[in-house]
Amino acid sequence: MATDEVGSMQMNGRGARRTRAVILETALRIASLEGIEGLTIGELAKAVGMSKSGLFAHFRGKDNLQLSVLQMAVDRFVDAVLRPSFRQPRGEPRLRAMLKNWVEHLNDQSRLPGGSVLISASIELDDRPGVLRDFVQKAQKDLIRNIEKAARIAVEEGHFRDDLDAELFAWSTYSFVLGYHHFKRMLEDPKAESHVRRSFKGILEMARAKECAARQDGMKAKKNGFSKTAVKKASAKKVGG
Amino acid sequence: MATDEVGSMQMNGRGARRTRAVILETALRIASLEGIEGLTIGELAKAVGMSKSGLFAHFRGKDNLQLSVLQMAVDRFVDAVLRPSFRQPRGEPRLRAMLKNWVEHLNDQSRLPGGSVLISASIELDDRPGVLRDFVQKAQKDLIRNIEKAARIAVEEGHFRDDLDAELFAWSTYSFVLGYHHFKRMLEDPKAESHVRRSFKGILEMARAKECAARQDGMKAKKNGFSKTAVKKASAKKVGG
DNA sequence: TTTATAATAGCACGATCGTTCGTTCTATTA
DNA sequence: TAATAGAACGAACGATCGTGCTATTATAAA
Repeated sequence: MATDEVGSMQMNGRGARRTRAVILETALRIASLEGIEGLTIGELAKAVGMSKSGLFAHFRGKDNLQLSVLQMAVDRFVDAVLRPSFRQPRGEPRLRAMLKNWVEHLNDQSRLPGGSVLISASIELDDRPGVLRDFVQKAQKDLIRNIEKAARIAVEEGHFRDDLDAELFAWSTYSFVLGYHHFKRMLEDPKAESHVRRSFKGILEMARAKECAARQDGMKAKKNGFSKTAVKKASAKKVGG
Repeated sequence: MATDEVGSMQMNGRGARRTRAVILETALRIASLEGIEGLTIGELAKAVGMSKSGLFAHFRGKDNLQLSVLQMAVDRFVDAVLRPSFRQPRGEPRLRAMLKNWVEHLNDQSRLPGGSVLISASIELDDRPGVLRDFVQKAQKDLIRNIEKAARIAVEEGHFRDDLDAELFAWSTYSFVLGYHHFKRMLEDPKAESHVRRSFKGILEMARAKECAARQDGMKAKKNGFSKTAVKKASAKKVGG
């Protein structure tokens, strides 16, 4: 496949770090397509243009390679989704930014041609105890706690109702993300993005409402995200907008 | 490592079908744990107590074995979730039965020790074109269309509001199922089942409401599934009620 | 009891897996 | 210029993968 990414040129000193970065970059792309367990040293070496053994020397074993790839996936996620959102005002704006960045991150075909490595790793590893599973589990728990915290801040700020169950809010949010990933990739549903945006809109309204989502917003009930007539508007409007 | 499921006893004629059934039973269990791609003929043969080649002869190739396993998973799902629900009255009761059966089916550890084969297969196969992917995709689309149809019937029967977007309803439902699967298995969240039941309750109320879910039901807003104070009641009440 | 057939076992194949080893090449340092 | 350390290579290891071929066994039909 794509040979000569490193080529035959020799590297030394700081060049080793560069090589490692190139390897991980390619590894992340392959893991996105084949899964973290489907990532193979031979295939990776071929894709990166070096020998198996030369590549292997950069990591002390396959576990280490996989762990490095997962760590890179987490870093990418934090950089693309979480960090930018923390530059937004506390509360609902920050939460909306997170959701917006999240969808856009999942849409980034150039970096994740085969979908999120962390989501697929979750399913591959959920029955395989070990370092990898622990890592992914911790990463996901941290993420969910981030959503929860953002929701709680939105309550503090008065954006959300004060009896909001932040845990359930985070749970629903993450479920919708999984749904988006699944409907888009496996089911190839062209409406997937519209659906996830409308779902986000729905739980945001629900969280905002003191009594009734539709009324609080001055909207009619049929616009609360579950009606057919709201489709046109919803698909045009961005979640984070 | 459970040897001697077939043992050394020889089988004949109709016994062959029986052997095939035993093989598939074991294969389904392994595929639940290791994934449909992680299912290996050698491991399966050992688990079932026969030789690789002897087992192999029952299927003309690994594709065929995998396909048979997936077909069995679909049949099981239909038997456990869909078929019983069609014995319920049209509309919302039938829909509630589907959701209830679905959760209970996912909880069936004896049959699915490693979670749903179809869900994990979705992620394994979403980038691997071929017969297997086509099969899983079709199975899932059929299922989702079943939910949609049940929702539309509930509209016809007057249980749900007439402007309900059945597609989005089915989308949300399936997303919550994925969320449940994920939170329960990977994140080991003890509240996963409570969350999925409350989420189902929420979208059912949303779908039922003509104007505002909380009002229509004569309930206060803080009981619409997103408030902390509703937790105790919700966890005690079953989805299918 | 003999015969035909279906079911299983035994064995070996080519490929690929992760991993190890010794070697070569290069750049830096003494 | 000589010595050293780092990076990559090629070859090979034992295992296991899916898959054929052939022989053996057990059952069903004669």
